[in-house]
Amino acid sequence: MERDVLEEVFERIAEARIFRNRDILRPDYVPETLPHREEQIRRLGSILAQALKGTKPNNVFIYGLTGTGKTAVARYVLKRLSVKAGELGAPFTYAYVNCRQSDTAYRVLADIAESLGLRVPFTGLSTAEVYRRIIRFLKSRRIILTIVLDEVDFIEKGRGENLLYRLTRMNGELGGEAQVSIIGITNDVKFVESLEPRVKSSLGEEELVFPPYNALQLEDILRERAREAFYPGVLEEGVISYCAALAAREHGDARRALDLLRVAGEIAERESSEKVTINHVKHARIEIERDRVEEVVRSLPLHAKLVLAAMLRLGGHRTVATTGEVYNTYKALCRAVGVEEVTQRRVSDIINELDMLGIIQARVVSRGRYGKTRLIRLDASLDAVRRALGEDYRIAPALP
DNA sequence: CCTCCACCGGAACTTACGGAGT
DNA sequence: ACTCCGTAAGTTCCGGTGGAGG
Repeated sequence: MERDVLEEVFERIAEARIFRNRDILRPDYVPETLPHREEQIRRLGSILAQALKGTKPNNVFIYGLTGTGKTAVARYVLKRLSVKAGELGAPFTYAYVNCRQSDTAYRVLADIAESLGLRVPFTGLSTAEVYRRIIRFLKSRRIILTIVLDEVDFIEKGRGENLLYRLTRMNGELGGEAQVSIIGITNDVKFVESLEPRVKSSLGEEELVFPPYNALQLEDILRERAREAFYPGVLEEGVISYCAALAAREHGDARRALDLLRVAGEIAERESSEKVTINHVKHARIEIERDRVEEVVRSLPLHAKLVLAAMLRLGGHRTVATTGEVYNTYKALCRAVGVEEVTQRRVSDIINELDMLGIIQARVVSRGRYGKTRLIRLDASLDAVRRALGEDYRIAPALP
């Protein structure tokens, strides 16, 4: 009699002695200590501490590349501050908004309302109505509110600026009955320059810069977390410095380093290995990228998938195609699967979107007599893209 | 130096849809 | 029931534009 497969898996994972607490390595975990960010913590803390005295803290602008601890520091300081405010009976709250997820004025306001405990539907109300409700709530409670706008540069252009402007002068409308301060976080330095002067000066009353971590600092961070996350002795010699080195190569991204370490641990656990090895980290790197690509491609709208399928049909990795070529094969593909094609203008936007997602690379070039176009190349793993596309029954039959 | 290709990319507008308030 | 709202995807219209070839 064959042994029960599932039983085997259960036992293997349950017996694995790798992770003591895996969640500590997750990107949204806010640790007790943030090594190498003491100065930023002190500065942000001293700015926001005004709230304890009942006055509005200055607005703050935070910049630094991804994974340099901006969000973690902001969250950490605000968490500690609200505890302290609670002890002192100061009327302080904060709202955290991720503008990548909530990239319209409506959703930003909805998130703020949500953090205040107001229930708002995710559609149906007008933006102005949500704004009004927030104002009314703040007035009734005489609160000092700090709004964190993480990844502000993702707010829609144009109308978004309007939102920022309104938020910065919310205090006028509150008439001193409540006060609002804003923390803007971004990794795009150019964004700040592109802001209207009045918004820029108001938002940037204080500025905080987060430099990238170097490899040694990343090691400190990893070591600190690994101590809690793993059982003692499961990390093979050099694993941490290897993760740190890989992440340091990518502009010192701590999130990346933590991801590598976590996934390496998960792989080790699956293999019921007793140790996490450098080899596991190497596999982790591949797996992370593959998962990312598959996830992104899977959740793409139909025509974006068809454009990708056209790229596959045009050839593998090294082939470059122009917008025109891609559009033509895309059209042929549409006919083959019986879908109405969209305009070239739309496909042009789709190409940009795919580029932004890092699935393809597209750069505009001018070829003189032969016009101006974009040269497009598949950037992600061909396998991963193919597999994810294959899951869509509508286009699977037309895949090469 | 000018032309003119093969597109780029901004802006305003549609359509279809799910949902709220009254 | 009726009107208003936001979002996502797409369309229509159209003014650019870098540089090879004349």
